[in-house]
Amino acid sequence: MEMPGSAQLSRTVLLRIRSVLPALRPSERAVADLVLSDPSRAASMSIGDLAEECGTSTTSVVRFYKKVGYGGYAALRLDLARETARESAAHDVPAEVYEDINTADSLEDIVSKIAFNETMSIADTAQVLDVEQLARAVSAVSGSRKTDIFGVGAGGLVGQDMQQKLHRIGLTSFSWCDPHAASASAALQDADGVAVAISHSGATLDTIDFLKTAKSAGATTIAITNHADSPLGRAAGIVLSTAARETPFRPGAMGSRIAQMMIVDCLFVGVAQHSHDASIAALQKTHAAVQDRKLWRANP
Amino acid sequence: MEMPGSAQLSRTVLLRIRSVLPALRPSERAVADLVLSDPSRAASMSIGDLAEECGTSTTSVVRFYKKVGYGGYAALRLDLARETARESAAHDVPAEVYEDINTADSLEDIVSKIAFNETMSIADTAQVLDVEQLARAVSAVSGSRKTDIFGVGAGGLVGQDMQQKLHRIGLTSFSWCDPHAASASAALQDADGVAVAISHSGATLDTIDFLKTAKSAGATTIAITNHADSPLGRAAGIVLSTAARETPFRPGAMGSRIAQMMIVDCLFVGVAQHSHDASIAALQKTHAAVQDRKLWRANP
DNA sequence: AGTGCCATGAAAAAGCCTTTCAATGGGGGC
DNA sequence: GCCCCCATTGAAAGGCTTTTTCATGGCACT
Repeated sequence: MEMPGSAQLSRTVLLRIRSVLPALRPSERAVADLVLSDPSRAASMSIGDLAEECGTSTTSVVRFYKKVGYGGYAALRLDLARETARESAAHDVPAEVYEDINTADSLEDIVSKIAFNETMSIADTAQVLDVEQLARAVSAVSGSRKTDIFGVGAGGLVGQDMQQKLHRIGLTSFSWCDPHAASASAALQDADGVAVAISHSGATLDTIDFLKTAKSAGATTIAITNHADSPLGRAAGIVLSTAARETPFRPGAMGSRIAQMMIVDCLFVGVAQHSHDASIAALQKTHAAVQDRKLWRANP
Repeated sequence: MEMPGSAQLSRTVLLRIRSVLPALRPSERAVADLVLSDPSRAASMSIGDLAEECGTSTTSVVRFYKKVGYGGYAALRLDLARETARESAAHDVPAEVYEDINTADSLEDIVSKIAFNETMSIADTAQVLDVEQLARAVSAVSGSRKTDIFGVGAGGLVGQDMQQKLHRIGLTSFSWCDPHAASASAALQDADGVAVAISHSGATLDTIDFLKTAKSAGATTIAITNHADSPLGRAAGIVLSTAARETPFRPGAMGSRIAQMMIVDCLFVGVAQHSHDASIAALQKTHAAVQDRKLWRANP
């Protein structure tokens, strides 16, 4: 586990904690819950007090912050303080938007809560996105002979979106709906190919199978997931992490899907830029082909 | 000397330090100078390091913070961290994000530009969205016997997303890819049905045909478009406008797609809330069905 | 039942913060 | 000039916090 200085981390303490939640043991999880529920207070507690309040030992608190990526308790404390100071500084955001959507909400409330949630998912994801990993993903996809993409549910749509985009700049890619077809295509991969697996949880069996099959076949593997520590994340050569804020009322996983799309957009623009001339030419062709189906010309 | 909780103090650490400057002995003064010149760094130093860097002893540092009004070194550290976080939070958004993406951009630039563009598309759309129209759309879809959805390209994916969501709460809906199939289904609509057309430009012929066909058949028609004045917008009974910021380099129409999805999310949550009990039950069933395909349980 | 692994906390070790106390040195009174 | 006093300072001891080590108990798999 890396030991980053708190400078880069400070804005993402809470996000990081959220992202490692699944990898935490129950006693560590208790610590995480308390920290997430009141980061400001947690910052002002000693490691002993924190442990006691969570009904666990200082050892578990240590294990907790190590997993989150900190080398010492002081560093975590400082970042918690910084983060909460920042949040409270942004007091122009109405408090209610943090809450979950409920039956009493008016449509106005719903709109602002959704807008807030999705906005934060994008902002947070941009924050935590590892540019190094993105760069590797960009060059892998750019040089790929064939790119297989697989995700189920909402992830499947994101996959289709990616496939559409890559197709428009002349790259060969496939977005599979059927897990068996996906794995079959993955099995035919080789060192020149890329496999992209999309899963919020990182725990979907079909998606993991797909990625592992592609890996055995020698392909470069990319995972887009909220949980870098998940089975999917661990299996992938390159991990692009989202940082979606999921609310309890989360049908369709709105935040995660938006975050995934945002990552796909970044990846795509990176790839398009990587091979700029060819991409522009291809885009112009596809654009022209679509214009024939239009009544009038929209936009500047 | 009083021992104030850091809550009241936190916003004024630096001011307080300045105000006690005259009362400080030379060695304490050295500490104060260093803290004032770089509070953020001071916050991350241990009392020993701080003393050493000032060419003095830890004792003097203790005397310093006592005079400033702190009961312990940890409290000072936290307030310094909070204070500097607040200051840096203000000037955070780099100006370049407004610009278009170009070949000279680094991946970091691309990520922030995309994040900014998508964030603004959501915020603007939330602003522009006519809640009155949304309310009409919600009740139309809630009471619909069958909902036909059609969009091409990126709009098609948004349509699929909507179909998936409605399906999960037990509503009958269809997302068509093929324009002829879409129009065929639209022709079979009646007054109890709804047709949703998704098009950024509002000028796509196939989409307009689809909506008009549904209208003739008596269905309630909803358009999701960036241009309420477009042929599609004028043809529709209910218009939900997006406010996407399209950049010139706009392959895949990233902003418009995000904005469309955001509208679909609002519409969906509105519909789900409208028939809350039934929706929750349906969602729980679909959620349970999906859990079987997971290795481990992510998140709360 | 036996075996091995994992999660956990107790306790030792290390480190950091706080307090005590003695040394230093400068100034004023004798 | 000499001595005393006191302000200032840091060394070191003491105490508390953090970190590491290691033993225990439970659980799953044989």
